Amino acid sequence: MIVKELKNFDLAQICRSGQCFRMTMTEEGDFHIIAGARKLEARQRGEICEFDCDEAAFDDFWSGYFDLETDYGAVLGQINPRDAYLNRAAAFGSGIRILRQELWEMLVSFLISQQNNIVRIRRCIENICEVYGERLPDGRGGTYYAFPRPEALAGLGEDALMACNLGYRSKYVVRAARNVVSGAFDPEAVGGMSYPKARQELLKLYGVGEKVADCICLFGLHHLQAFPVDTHIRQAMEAHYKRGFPHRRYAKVQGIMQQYIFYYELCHSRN
DNA sequence: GCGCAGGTAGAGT
DNA sequence: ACTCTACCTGCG
Repeated sequence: MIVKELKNFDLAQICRSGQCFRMTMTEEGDFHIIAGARKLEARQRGEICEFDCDEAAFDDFWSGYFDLETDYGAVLGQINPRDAYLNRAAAFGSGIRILRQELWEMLVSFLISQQNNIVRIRRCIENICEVYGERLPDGRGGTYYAFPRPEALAGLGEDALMACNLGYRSKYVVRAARNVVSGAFDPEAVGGMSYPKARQELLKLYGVGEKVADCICLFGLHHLQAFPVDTHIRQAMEAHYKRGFPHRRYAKVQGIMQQYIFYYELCHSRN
């Protein structure tokens, strides 16, 4: 087990921010995170965080996954003191991190996310994992399912994933898998591209529009310049940034600001 | 019963 | 270039 004291890091906020659909919180306050084929359990009291893994796994993977090497304090300090709304949002979600998730997994996840609610997105993803993902032991007698590899989905009929409740998004996911397997979309190559180039490649995919492309760039490629505009963000922009969001001021970290705003709009009114 | 949920493709002006 | 609409599904 690894114990760390972490600033600007809050597992509950990360969990609720809806960037990882395979992160859950138990009633006892334990977090379960599945990333690709890896699983981690973690918990947090104040700034003290416990991660149930060895040092090698933490240093090699989870530390980067949680974006611990990025200084979020510096990002928060960059916020315009005169922007009361953004300060409120950032204070509310100051423990959010932009997770470094896998491109393929984000591609599928955000294809499924469109015109869908978070509860059902999670269920859809668990469904495809249980049917098409590898079943793995969790090391303590239980099992979990890895995220399906493209090869497991590429041979399916376009409507096959309707059985996993994806609805009309089934064909988007199957076609994406085929494009990866055929090499028409190469995650490795796209991973090496600039934000505009990667975005352009993503937009070629059936079912990927601007919003989904930006979510994939932000969560799957860690392009912090990506600023996904969905219904919540659009509403916030109309209410608080009638003259446009100050992208120039937050150049290269707009995506983090987007998450503060998104999380604030999604969660602050609850409770 | 009906509108909506982290939108997008395709058809129509 | 823009606007309009259909689209799976389940929850309030």
